[in-house]
Amino acid sequence: MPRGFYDRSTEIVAQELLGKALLRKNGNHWMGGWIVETEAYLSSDDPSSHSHRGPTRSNASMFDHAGTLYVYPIHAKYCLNAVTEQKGKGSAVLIRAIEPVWGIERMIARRGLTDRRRLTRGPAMLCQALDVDRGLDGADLVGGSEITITGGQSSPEMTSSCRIGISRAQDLPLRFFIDGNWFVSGRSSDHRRRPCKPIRRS
DNA sequence: ACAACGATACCCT
DNA sequence: GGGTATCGTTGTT
Repeated sequence: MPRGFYDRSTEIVAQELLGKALLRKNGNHWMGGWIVETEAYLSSDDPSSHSHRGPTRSNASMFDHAGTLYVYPIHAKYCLNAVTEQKGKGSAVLIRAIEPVWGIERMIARRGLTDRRRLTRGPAMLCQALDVDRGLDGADLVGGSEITITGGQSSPEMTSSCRIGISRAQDLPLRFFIDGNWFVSGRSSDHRRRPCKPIRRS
């Protein structure tokens, strides 16, 4: 996708990434699949965003220009984001799940399991399957030679819910996924629109 | 130098 | 629905 695709409202980018192809170079071939689940992390008023306390050494790429890849470590694993909006804003879209399509055998080998549903069904699982770690942090997704996102399926049926695994700003409906897709993470009860938890008062 | 904390995933009931 | 392994980052001595 061109730079301008990412240089827009983070919530719009998160929704429009659904159905696009996430591709990772593997030798002379590409592996990857359709993006089926995303979450928006905003530049302001979003205490669960890594950018909330301003730039640091580790989140620097989140403040780079739109279309930059932001890879961060968590619980000895990695997750990947596409940076959105203008340089310096600190907003991004977390890609939480893809539907595996290309290079499935290679992904099976990297994950060490054969169940296709479990190959890339979660942000850390898809990073392991696609051989993404901090070495790719800061890469450019626009015309990227190692990892990129291209056009794909047209207007999939999308729905939203609250985000997964966070302790703050749980009321914001910033998770987007393709309705009914088998490769969306979480429980099936989360695969439906439902009210988000209210912010807990202290 | 050290302790606490996750945008997780796996295993259990 | 809950407990926890595991480790980079950050904030605190």
